[in-house]
Amino acid sequence: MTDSSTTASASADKATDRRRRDPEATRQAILDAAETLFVEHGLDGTPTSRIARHAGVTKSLIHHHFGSKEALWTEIKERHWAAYYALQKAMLQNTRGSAALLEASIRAYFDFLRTHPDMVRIFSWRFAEEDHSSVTQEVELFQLGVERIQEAQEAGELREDIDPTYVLKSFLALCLHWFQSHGMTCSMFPPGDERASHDRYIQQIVGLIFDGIRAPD
Amino acid sequence: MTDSSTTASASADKATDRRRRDPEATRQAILDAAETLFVEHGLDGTPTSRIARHAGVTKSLIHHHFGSKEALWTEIKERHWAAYYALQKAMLQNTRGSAALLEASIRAYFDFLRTHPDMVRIFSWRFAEEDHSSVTQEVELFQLGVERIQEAQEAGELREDIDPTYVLKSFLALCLHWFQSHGMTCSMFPPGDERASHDRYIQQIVGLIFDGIRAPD
DNA sequence: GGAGTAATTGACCGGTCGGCCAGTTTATGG
DNA sequence: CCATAAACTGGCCGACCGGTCAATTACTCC
Repeated sequence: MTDSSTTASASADKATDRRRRDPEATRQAILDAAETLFVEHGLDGTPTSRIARHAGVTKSLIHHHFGSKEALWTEIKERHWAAYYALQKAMLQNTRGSAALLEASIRAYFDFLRTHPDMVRIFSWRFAEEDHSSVTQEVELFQLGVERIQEAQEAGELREDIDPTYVLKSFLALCLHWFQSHGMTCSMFPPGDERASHDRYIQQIVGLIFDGIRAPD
Repeated sequence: MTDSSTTASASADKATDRRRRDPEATRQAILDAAETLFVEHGLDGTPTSRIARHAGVTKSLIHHHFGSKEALWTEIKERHWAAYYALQKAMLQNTRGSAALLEASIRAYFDFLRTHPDMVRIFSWRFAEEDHSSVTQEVELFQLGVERIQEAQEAGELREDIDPTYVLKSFLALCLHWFQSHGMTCSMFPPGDERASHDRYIQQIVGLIFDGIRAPD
């Protein structure tokens, strides 16, 4: 519907310097085009011919550089995941667990999702397709987080009668779900500045999780 | 990969009494087969020919009874949504808001998802495909829930400095995400009875949300 | 029991799919 | 400067896609 371009689109193909060869630029053009289309229509909903057209490249080049359609999709997913993995790992390792660290870590996750909307869409597709790839690394980060929460519990900063596993999972759910459902349910929230809306949400959620919703007696 | 059947599968086709005609049974067989396949592989990943084979029916019959592939998918989604809508609406209307009602409502949602795993998968696909259908009814239920929470706040049972909108959205996120990610992340949790695992989760989450995770000073 | 309606079939359509391949063009490096 | 490899092209393939259609079969109701 929005495919206005016939041969070369205006935005992100590798039209610059058509004569000279630049395999790396070609790779990037394909990756970018594929990401845009995969994220919007999914693996099965995106023909390679469209990716090629959108990237200003022949369909054969996709197979030349990536082998197959699915390998291309996999590479896109891994690219995003690696970025998040590096960020969170740096934050969690070589640190003592505390309530402050937990809050900072959650805010980092929320902010990462806010600034990487494609990552949110990729998560959505992974859920739908039940894609278990890179689950090993996820478990690793998860257990690192659990350890930090346990340390915070032992330090007396957090209640000890709650399984750290669930605490962590809750925060992940609250962040991810906000963005996953944002397009569908934004009509439920007062209109206004989008950024402010996100800030208000994470602020409320952090307060909610730390202190609960029950009125003090 | 798992398509063992050639013409008539063992489980859910309408093979009983092959001679006689039964349009309603045919409709059901198609709906059931389509649900199984759509939920697993999505709309684009499920050819109508496979649905027909799985239902023990000709491909043409799908178009005869449902018009198109997408109309069939839509009907499946609506069938599930209607069931949930009826349940939740009955619970929320003609009731005064209270902390107990909130907890009961959340547990009802959680239990509905637990007993309707296909519904969870449908949500996943809706997120991925950014399907905004039936969002009107969702908003209606949502606002009904918000009103009940406000009543509970006015009754002094819940903190008044938290936007009811976010409270409700949090609970929905915590329930849905648990099942959405369950297949992928169950390795993070101690093995054992599945049912017990669900019970433990909802118990912890309810406690967490109501009282927070901060240690009492 | 016959007319009319709905269920059902299988053949078929144009179009598109992912992938392949033979051949051409450019870069590289000895 | 030429051989070799890599980047790149266009055309092509068989399979399969969702959907249509005319014809056949079974129900229904008068």
